[in-house]
Amino acid sequence: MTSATRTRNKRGQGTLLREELLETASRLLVELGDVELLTLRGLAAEIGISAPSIYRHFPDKPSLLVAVAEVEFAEFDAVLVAASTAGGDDPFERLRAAGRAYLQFAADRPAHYRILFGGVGLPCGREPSDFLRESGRTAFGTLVGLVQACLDTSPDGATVDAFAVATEIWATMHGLVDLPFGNPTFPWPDPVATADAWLARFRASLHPGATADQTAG
Amino acid sequence: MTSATRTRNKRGQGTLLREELLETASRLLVELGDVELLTLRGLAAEIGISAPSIYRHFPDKPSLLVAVAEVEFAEFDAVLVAASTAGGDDPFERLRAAGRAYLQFAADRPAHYRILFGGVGLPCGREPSDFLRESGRTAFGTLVGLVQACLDTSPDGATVDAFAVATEIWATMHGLVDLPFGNPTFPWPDPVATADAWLARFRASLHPGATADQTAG
DNA sequence: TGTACATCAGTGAACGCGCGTTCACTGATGTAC
DNA sequence: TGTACATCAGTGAACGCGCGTTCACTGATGTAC
Repeated sequence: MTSATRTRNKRGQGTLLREELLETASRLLVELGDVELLTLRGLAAEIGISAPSIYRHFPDKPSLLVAVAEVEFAEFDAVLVAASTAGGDDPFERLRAAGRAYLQFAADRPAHYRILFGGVGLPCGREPSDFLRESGRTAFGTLVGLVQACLDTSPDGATVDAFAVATEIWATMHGLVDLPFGNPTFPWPDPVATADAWLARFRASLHPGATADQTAG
Repeated sequence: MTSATRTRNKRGQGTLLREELLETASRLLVELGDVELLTLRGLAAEIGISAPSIYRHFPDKPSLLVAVAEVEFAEFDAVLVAASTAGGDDPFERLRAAGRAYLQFAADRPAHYRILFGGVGLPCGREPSDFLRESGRTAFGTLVGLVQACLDTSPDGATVDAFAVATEIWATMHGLVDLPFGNPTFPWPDPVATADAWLARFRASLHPGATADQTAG
């Protein structure tokens, strides 16, 4: 957070500062752990410029956060895809791997997580940008696809709506991530164990006969 | 929010204003819908006193919010108990009723909900008061009890930890409530339907033979 | 029965703060002629 | 090849705001003697 010295960019290279702003803001969010702690003055000092310089590249603070969120959303989706792919061939294992990646992302970058899913710091706390909305849909679409693959392993799956199940998963994951924020003194169990318990029940609902590999309890 | 006229309390009746502050703050939170919108100035104007008068009864703003939260937590637990009791004799129906009450409470009083479970506005965003912590445990204990009753309906239930299941329920409920806040443009399904889908799977996991009254999908 | 006094509920004015943001500006760099 | 000019990246100082909070105070009310 101490001010660095910095040489001005050449003419035509003005957008370099924009990149630097986005990267530094993203890094500071990780370090600070909370969106509220990121100030334009602090961001400027970290880079070694004056605060008003930011306004050459972003009209206001929420716009900058939206830009950060766009990048982060894309990365979030990439993390999910990578994890599920690394999860192997079994759809349930892939879904489990994606769930763990979700929890890991939130644990590693709480401030980012809260911008993406908590709407913190975004304009008016209401409408995100079109791109941002689209990015969110992409990541959620990834989740729906993983769920659908699970449903396809069973004839019973045809009667279940993958969208509805994905929503339920999202809600559960989000609750596991967000509740400890506001209730730090509660004796939280490992969220991975809770996620596994959910998954075991989901699997059993599609394959009643199979010996339950219950991780629950 | 317009200032009312108010006659000063008699000597020895000083705590009357304290009561009035708590009640008015609670009401304003419902009307405003967001903790951020409640200011000490606004609260004082609503009652018809000056802002500094608040400091005769609370050392600072977070303390006032904690006091509000204590009252609300007790009421939250009461709502849960009342709903589950009204749910009848079947443990699953009681749990379902409590779940609906949870969602209803959050929908009716979003600002209160976010203070209780989101930790919004509370001191340092970290440690709540002992009483507050205890109140939360009481409500959660109610939930654990409801879950345990469900587990007791099946021999399989003995191998499942009610605390873990209650945590999972809490997380899911919280996610259903909190996610739409930050993602208002997402086509959210009815949270009650999602809760029912979860419950159906939970029930099926304990009573595999019974004809699944699946509300899922 | 009066009177000085302590106590109590509540006030008016102002402080201070941290922040996002605005404004008029500077100095280097490329370009037209 | 020089020179006037437009453009561009970035700045220093200050505004304004809304808020929580502090301070010295006022005026009514009960109490001791």
